[in-house]
Amino acid sequence: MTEKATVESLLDPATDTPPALMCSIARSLCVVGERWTFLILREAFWGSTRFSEFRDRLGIAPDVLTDRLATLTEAGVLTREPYQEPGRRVRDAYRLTPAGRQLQIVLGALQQWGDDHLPPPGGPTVTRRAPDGRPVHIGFIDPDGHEIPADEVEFARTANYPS
Amino acid sequence: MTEKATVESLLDPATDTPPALMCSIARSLCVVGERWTFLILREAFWGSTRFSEFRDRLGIAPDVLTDRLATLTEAGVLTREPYQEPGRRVRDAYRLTPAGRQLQIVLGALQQWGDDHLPPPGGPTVTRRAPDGRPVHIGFIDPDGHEIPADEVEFARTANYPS
DNA sequence: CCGCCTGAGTAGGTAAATCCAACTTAGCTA
DNA sequence: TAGCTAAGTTGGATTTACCTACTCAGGCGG
Repeated sequence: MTEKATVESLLDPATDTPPALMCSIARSLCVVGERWTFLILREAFWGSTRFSEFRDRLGIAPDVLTDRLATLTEAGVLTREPYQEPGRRVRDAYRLTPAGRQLQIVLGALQQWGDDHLPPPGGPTVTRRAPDGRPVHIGFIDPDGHEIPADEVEFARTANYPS
Repeated sequence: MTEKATVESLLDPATDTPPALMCSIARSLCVVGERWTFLILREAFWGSTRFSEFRDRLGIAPDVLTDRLATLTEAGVLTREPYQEPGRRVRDAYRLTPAGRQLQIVLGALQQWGDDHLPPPGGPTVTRRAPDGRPVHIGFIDPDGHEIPADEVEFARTANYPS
C-alpha cells in the first residue's frame, strides 16, 4: 500500500498484493476508506451537493476535498451534474448514485456503534425511524426479512477467498 | 484535525471542533477510521490475536500496527491478555471485547457493499449464513425484528445534533 | 466593453503520517 | 552463557494532509 491502492490494482494479478488485502472489505476501503470520505458521504446524505458546502461544513482542505470527490465520482458513488441557479453560472453538483445511497447502511452502522459505545453527552444526535415512527436499528436479516442475532451468523470464506 | 483527533478532544467544548465533526459517525471514526484499522479488525474476527499474525497477514509496518493496537485497546475494542504457550514465554494476545465484536455489523456492511458494487472475479469471497444455512444480509430492522426497506427509514437530527 | 464578485478549484510550502529496514529487548532453551 | 524468537522500537526516506494564497471562469453592473 505504498502507492494509492485502487480497486483495479488490488485485483490486478501483476501486483503482488498480500492476499488478505483483496477481500470485499479491502476493496470497499479503497473507495471509502480514506480520511474524510465517510464524513463527506454523511454530508451528502444530509443534502450537501456543492464543493463549498462540503468544505465549509467539514472544514476540510480544498485539495483533499477535490481528491476525495474525484475518487468517489470515479468509483460511481457520486455523480457530477451540471447545475444552474437562475442568474448564476453553471456549476457542478455532486449527488449520490444508487450505489452511493447503499452506503447508508455502512454509515448507519458506524453511527449506531458510536451511539452505543461512545455516547455523546445528551444522548444520540440522530434518530432512525420507520414510517410508523418506531426506532430502527441495523443488523443481520434472513431471506424472509427476519432479524438474526449477530452471534448466530456464521461467516465462512468461500473457495474464492485469497489464500 | 491537525493533531490526532481523539473522542475526548472532539467532545471537549474547549476545542473549537467544527460541529459537524462531533456526531456519532465522527466519534466512531476516531477509533476505527484510521488506515489499516478495519483490516486489523477483520483479521481479529478471523481469529488473529498476536502481533506477528496481524503484521504477517496484512503486511503492515510494525510501528503502525503498534499504534493501531494501542488505539483500539484504549478505546475498549480490543483487550490485551497475557497468554502462554507451553514452553514459550508469556506474550500478549489481542482479543475483541464485546464492543469490538459489535463492529461486525460495520465490517459486514462494508463487505456487503463491496460484494454488491465492486465484485471480485469469481464471486464473493465470504458468505454469511444463518444457522439453517440460508444467506444473511444486513439492513434496517424495526423493534419487532422485521426488515424495513432502506428508502423507508427516516433519519432525523435530534435537538442534541451540533448546529 | 471593463472591472468586480463568487464558487470552485490549483499551487506551494510546512507538518504529520506512513513505510521500510535495521536494531533492541525479554524470556526460554540448549 | 550463548542463541533463538516474538514483539516491538528507532531512524531516515517518502507520501499524504494541512493551510494560505492565488487562479480561473462566468455573470453582472455600469
